[in-house]
Amino acid sequence: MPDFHRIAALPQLVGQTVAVRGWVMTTRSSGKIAFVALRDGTGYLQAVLSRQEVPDAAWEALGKLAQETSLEVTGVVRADRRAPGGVELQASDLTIIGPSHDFPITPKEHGTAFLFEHRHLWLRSRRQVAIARVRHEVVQAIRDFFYERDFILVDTPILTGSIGEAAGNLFAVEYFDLGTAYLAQTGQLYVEAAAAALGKVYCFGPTFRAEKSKTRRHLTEFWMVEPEVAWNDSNDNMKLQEEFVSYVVARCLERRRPELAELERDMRPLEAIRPPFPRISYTDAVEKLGALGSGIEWGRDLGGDAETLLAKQYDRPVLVYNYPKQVKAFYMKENAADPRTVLNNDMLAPEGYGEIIGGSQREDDHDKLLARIREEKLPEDAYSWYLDLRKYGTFVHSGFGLGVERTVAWICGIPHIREAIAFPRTLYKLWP
RNA sequence: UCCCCGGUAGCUCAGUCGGUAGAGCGGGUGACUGUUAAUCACUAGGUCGCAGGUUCGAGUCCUGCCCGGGGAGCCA
Repeated sequence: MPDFHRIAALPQLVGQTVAVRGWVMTTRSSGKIAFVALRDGTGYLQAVLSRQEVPDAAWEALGKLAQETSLEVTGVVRADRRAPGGVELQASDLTIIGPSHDFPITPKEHGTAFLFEHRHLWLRSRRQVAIARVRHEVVQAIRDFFYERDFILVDTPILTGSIGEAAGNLFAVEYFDLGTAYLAQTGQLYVEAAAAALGKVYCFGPTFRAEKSKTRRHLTEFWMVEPEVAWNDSNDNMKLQEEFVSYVVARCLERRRPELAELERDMRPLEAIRPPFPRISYTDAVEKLGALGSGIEWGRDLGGDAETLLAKQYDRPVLVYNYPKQVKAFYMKENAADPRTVLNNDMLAPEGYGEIIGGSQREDDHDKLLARIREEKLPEDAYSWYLDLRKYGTFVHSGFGLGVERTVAWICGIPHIREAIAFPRTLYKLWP
């Protein structure tokens, strides 16, 4: 029995007899010679069967190889210029493990609605495999970045009683005798508490928004990483963001070039992603957008079109800082130099991918924070623990949240955020 | 919640002026010893989203509904 190997290992095994297990992508036959294209998750391989060199049973099995049949092929690894990938398997035997019939996703075009109805099977396609691998790299790079900088991971609750930013748009669930609980839309308030314990912390997990958003940039369930740093002001915060995003992009370029190539991602724009990133204040951005012909009046949040237009002016992500207080969350620190604004920033990805980061310095003055909670008519009791952080040794601190799927979509150059997660949850998608 | 677009074979779509339902791919059968989404021949496959209306006659025109997509708002 030859040893079983993954396809990715075969270039190092030229001349050896090996067994490979995988799934059929396509078959081609010319009567007495046949080609089976298969995949195993690590790579793609062409097996070559010659009528006179395989047992009758293997040749008969060939006729039953529909798309996505699982099988084991044994044979000699051979370098051949004609083979996709440089090596192929000259088969000596072939065994069907699990038959397959009428696989719904054929090697032709499909619409996105159909593909998402078959998401559990669509994951097997080359493109989706490449995206999954890039996402994995992004997630690993995020963890490594913070580990290398001595951040401590703090897992924040998904079920919460108090609410995050604004009321509404939360998923509610029954919680025993304690009434209604909500699925977290941010871990930020909790990492603020943890920052006073551990200094540099982050949380990384799923987050939930019950917004009825139907756009290519929105999911109801998505992954977000939220660092929070004691003694960082807003400028420190922006510096951390540009180093962080540059690190993640560089890692993908370093380790996932084959996947990005598979996705036909133009990697040149990604090569330009290194600190420092351009910075522009909200007020200057409004002026600039006016000059560019997009009439945004001061005091209103930047819309999607305005964000895209602004981001197009730069070859790397742009940091837009100090937004008007009234369009931002209650916990953001008032800007002493211009109290109409707060010390926050968004990061807009290039190439029209929009906001990938939202961050701010937090209001550390107890009375000002309480006043803002009252202004927003938030339930004061629910925030008493949050106010405690300002009562017992308040401290300057800042943090941000980065949306994983938006970041993956940008790095992969894919048009739709829904392809950036294995099983997307949207307004109309709870299945599969 | 609002605006725009769509729904015809398993999939992607065409269907003219209202006049017998079409193509490619996929499936099936067969041919072929180096294919790269192989090629070639033959073949099966339809509740035209649902309901009603106009008409001699509706995939096509009208009304209502259902489902989906994109965008706005909101955000990562």
